[in-house]
Amino acid sequence: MNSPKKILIADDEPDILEIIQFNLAVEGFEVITAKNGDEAIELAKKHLPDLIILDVMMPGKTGIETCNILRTHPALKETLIIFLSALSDEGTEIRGLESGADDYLTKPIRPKILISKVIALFRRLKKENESIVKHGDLIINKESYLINYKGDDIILARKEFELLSLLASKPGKVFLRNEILNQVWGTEVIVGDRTIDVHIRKIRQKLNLDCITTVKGVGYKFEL
Amino acid sequence: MNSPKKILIADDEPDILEIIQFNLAVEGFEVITAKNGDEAIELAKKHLPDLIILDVMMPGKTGIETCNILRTHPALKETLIIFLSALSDEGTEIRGLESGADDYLTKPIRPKILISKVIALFRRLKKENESIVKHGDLIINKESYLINYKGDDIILARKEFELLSLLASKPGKVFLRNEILNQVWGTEVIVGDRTIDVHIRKIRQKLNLDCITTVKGVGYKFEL
DNA sequence: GAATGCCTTAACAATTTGATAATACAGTAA
DNA sequence: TTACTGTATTATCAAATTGTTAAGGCATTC
Repeated sequence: MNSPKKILIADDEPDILEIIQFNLAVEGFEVITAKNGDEAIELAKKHLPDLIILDVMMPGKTGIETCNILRTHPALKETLIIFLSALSDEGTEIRGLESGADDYLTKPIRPKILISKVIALFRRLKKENESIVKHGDLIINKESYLINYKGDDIILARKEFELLSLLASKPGKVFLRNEILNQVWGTEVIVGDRTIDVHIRKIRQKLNLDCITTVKGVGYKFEL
Repeated sequence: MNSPKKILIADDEPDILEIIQFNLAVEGFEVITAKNGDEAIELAKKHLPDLIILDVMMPGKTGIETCNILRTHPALKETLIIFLSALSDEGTEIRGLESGADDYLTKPIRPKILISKVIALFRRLKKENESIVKHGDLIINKESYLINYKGDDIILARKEFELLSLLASKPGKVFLRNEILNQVWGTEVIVGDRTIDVHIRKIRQKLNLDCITTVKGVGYKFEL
């Protein structure tokens, strides 16, 4: 995973907030909490979470109103939203889903089920995000085969791209020349050691960025 | 909407089957029913529904077992699946979601909620199947098989159209030649590599617009 | 049945990419 | 310093990939 998923929870009941926060935190999520709709909107704009969990019944703005406002912000248009409600009132649930929520849970909250749903929702989105890797100003997009550094697109040839992708997939790790050959060139083809050097050089040249370090007698590693 | 969505329902209780069928049919869905898991699998393979609703507790194969089998078929990998269960047993629900379901409803079924959930799920997928796609001055209408660029209609042959539609369905994504062959030509037919090039060339020629980029050794992508 | 248009393929040209060798350079140990 | 080891750089050639054109088969339409 690239970075931990951010989840924003809004509920006016501190107990519930805490229970959910704890359970999600245990699973490795980064959790942000809000006590009401307005605070949720503010924090959502600030942190741009991956998922927002909204209690329907809150003082001030209801969860549904909050949801509608959140959806008006471009950056939050695609954000996942789950409603929580003590009501098993059909009308509310339907209005919730119609206002663009992705799921709806009724209280009492069963933590394991909540987590399952959260994971299930993220799974749907996973494929899209796993193809993009960011390191500082450097963005590697495996889907479009593009490197972007500080806003500029850089075009690498296939082997160059695959080599950089490999190194960047584990920043700090030193890849032995053998590992590189196996991963990038495959076990079938046999090429000389100089070939790697040449490709490394081309990457350094094109990126014009000191991000590949030579570890003499061992291999190469990607850093910062 | 392009064509009515097909929904397959599997439940051993005729009453429930009928209630759900009626309610979904009223909403304009095309409904197929199955009395057990085996029948569901058979009908799913035959009709390739957009959504499958599975009762968890059925004689013979359970809904979860059925789901697992369904997921092994390539054409059903991405199909939406909802579980129904009388149990409010956490373990079952979690296993259901883990086996790749998209939602889980507990009986008694409240038809309006079921419909809301169904519509909510389809909404998530809608964009992908949208029949009219716009990118700048370029409009692709899958329904009428028409391309319009800056107000002028452009006529593409079927393969050309399908190829362009595919590429434009995910701007920026590089489609591998294999992907293109599978999506446009299908897995049955085998055609040479030049065939793709020739169609790409014709599209570029007819559109007279630099929107398809070659990524050598990888594939093609649509951009701006 | 003729005409038309679409799809595919073959053949060749153009281009890009990849691999190698030769040479220069850097670091280290004797 | 010298010898040695390993890497960087460059130019060059070979190989792989794609672009282009033309031609034939096939299906559809008139």
